[in-house]
Amino acid sequence: MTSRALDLLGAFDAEHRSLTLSELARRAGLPLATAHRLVGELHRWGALSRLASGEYVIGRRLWDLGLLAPVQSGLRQAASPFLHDLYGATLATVHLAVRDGCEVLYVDRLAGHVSVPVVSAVGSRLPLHATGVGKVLLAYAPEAVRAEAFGRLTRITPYTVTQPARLAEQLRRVRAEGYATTGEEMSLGACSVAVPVGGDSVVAALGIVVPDLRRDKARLVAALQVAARGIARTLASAE
Amino acid sequence: MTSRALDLLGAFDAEHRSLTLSELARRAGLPLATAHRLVGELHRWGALSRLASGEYVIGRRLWDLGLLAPVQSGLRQAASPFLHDLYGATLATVHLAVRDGCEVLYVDRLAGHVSVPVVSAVGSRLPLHATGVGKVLLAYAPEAVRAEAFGRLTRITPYTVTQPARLAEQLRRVRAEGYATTGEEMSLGACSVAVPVGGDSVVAALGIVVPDLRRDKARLVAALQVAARGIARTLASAE
DNA sequence: ACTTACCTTCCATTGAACGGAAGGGGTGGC
DNA sequence: GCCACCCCTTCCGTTCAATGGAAGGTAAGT
Repeated sequence: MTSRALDLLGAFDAEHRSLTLSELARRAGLPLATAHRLVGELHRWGALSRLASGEYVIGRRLWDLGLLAPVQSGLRQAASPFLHDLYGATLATVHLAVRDGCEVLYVDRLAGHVSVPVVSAVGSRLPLHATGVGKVLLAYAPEAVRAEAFGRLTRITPYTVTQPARLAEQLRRVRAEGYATTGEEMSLGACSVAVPVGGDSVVAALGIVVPDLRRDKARLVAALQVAARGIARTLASAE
Repeated sequence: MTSRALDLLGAFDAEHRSLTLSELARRAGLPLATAHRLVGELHRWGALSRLASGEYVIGRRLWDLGLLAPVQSGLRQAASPFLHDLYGATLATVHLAVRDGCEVLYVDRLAGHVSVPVVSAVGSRLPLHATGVGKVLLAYAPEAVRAEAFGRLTRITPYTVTQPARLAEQLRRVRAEGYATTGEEMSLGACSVAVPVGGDSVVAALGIVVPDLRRDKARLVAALQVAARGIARTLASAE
């Protein structure tokens, strides 16, 4: 059964980037001998590679393949130069994200030498209601998604918005004003602003994280919108 | 056989990012019915996703997995801010690459709005002898690799170095001077400079591509070396 | 209406995956 | 030094699930 091999790959996640054979077998629920053979095949093919310690990690070949996924090819390439502009203009951590079901998926991220404590990493997923890019994506998401997201407004910090009515009001303002903000709703000491990318249909969200927003929100929003428009234009002309 | 499924995944490459079922079957050398079932399994798991047109592409889940690969986690994160500094200082296309067997594997890339025509993309592979980062990696590679690489010095442009003796001499200079250069050896109109990252053992190469090198090579090399040292230091302190 | 090309489903055959068991290596406890 | 523990690797007879040829369905092109 092919799916056995996939289960083995599925045993890896952000907290378990390297696993021994027995851990793999346990996590995938496979007998050791079976895991051994399958892992061997995956290794031979290049899907897994083996550290000096004997532990297995995701291999180069899967990394390559992942880069061919559409999430990345079009959007990331188009966005890349604008993310730099944005970083240059704001010196804040810059995020490019898309919606994947009921979560924010961070597609690209650009951080300077020192940055506000930020939990996101490229490829990581966070709830939609507690981040700037998340609120943007939620504001423009289909009704079904919004309904589901409202069903699980988990509290992350004391400032996380967990009341449906209040979140709904915020989303209305996002649509009206064209940007979303958060204040320490995902992690303490971090505020964020985000704008949608794409006109009629929102394909992504662009956001920055800063320690404080009161000072020059207007300037940041303006910079974000310039970049977002640039990305949208590049995407449209590439199509 | 699990490897059948892997062959199907292997059918995707930079030129074939989306494939129909029959193309997949053909490229993987499998009977259509077999390919159909396997593709179905891969799709259900999330390794493949299906476009509106019916064609298959690499799915999000593989993209996620790829990001867990070690190439990326340590090196890219450590390098990211320095790549950025480097771009700011030179306004050239910046490359971070590692050696994968007998090829250069581009791990990160940072380009401005306009850039010299460059063939590389993140995740792409190029021969070691025709690029700046490649020459650096080759210069510090084990003897066995060098031998193999010398066996296939394919000509890419009229300026590509294809004589083993001449390349050997160049590599000697790379080791002596600490940087490598190319002049239109990979694509016309593009020159490059690159330096090694890491002290005793070279873990990566850092390079930039510019239209012309005669003007301020010294300044570029200096900027590269500052960045490379920064990356190495970050890597070491993270370990 | 005919041709072509692609996708999907079915099902009897068969050979390749399966996993229990046994062997080897390394580490730590006493 | 010896034993206990854990992890990795190899072997091999059984069996059951993958296989792929064939046939049916759909869509587009002439």
